[in-house]
Amino acid sequence: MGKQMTEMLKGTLEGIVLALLTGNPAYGYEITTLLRAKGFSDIAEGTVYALLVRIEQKGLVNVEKRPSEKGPPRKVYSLNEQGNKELDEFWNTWSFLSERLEQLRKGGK
Amino acid sequence: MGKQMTEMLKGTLEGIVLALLTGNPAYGYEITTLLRAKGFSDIAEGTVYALLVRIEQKGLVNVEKRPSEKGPPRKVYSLNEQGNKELDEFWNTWSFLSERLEQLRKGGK
DNA sequence: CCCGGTACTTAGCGATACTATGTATTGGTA
DNA sequence: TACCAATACATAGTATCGCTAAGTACCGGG
Repeated sequence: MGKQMTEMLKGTLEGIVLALLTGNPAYGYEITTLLRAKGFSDIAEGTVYALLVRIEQKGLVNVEKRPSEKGPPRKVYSLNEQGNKELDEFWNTWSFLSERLEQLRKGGK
Repeated sequence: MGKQMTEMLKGTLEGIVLALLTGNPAYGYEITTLLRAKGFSDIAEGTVYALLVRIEQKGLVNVEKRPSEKGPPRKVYSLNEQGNKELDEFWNTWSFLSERLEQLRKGGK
């Protein structure tokens, strides 16, 4: 991943993960592979796990432990009401930024 | 500015400033007020100046000192070739991220 | 003579993604 | 049996970046 992308992911990666979780409970390893499949090919595993710890501590998700057939038990995260609210705010912030940038790209001085 | 916006600006603010400078040399104070006029109402002055120091040290801009009628001399920044290259990469990175996020927003699981 | 506007600088802080490494479990295979 | 890859999670340390806060410097008007 380029350094630019690393910096640009700050703030957005959390939103991306929250968006992935809407109506789609998932566990860490799963989320990591999902992100990679979606083109974020170099997201570090550790980054995802740390992020999950954060959003859990912020109370944005509910966690459930489930046994796995192929390894240690999974921690399945599902978005709760507060998480949905945070996601809404995320999209608002994103829209704002996105609109300004598109204007800039079109040379909107 | 919300905390989300603060995080989301990381990486993009530099691109925004580079974009503002294309064909439009400007000095720090001017850039700050420009940003505020464009909706980034709470960008801290210190943030802009620190960013300008950074892009100068990275060699993305040329600097020229010009006297001002109303205060200390201005440092006028203009994009050089390397700055243009960086800006191009910025738009690439931005496009990538933007596209993935729009897909996510539309429920593109 | 001070105060507001102009203009720039910088030390310290908080948040976030990355690096690197480690632990634990299961199944396949040499 | 011994080993290894894949699965699954955890975390200490680092770098970067925007923000806070405070300061310096110059000018004109009330």
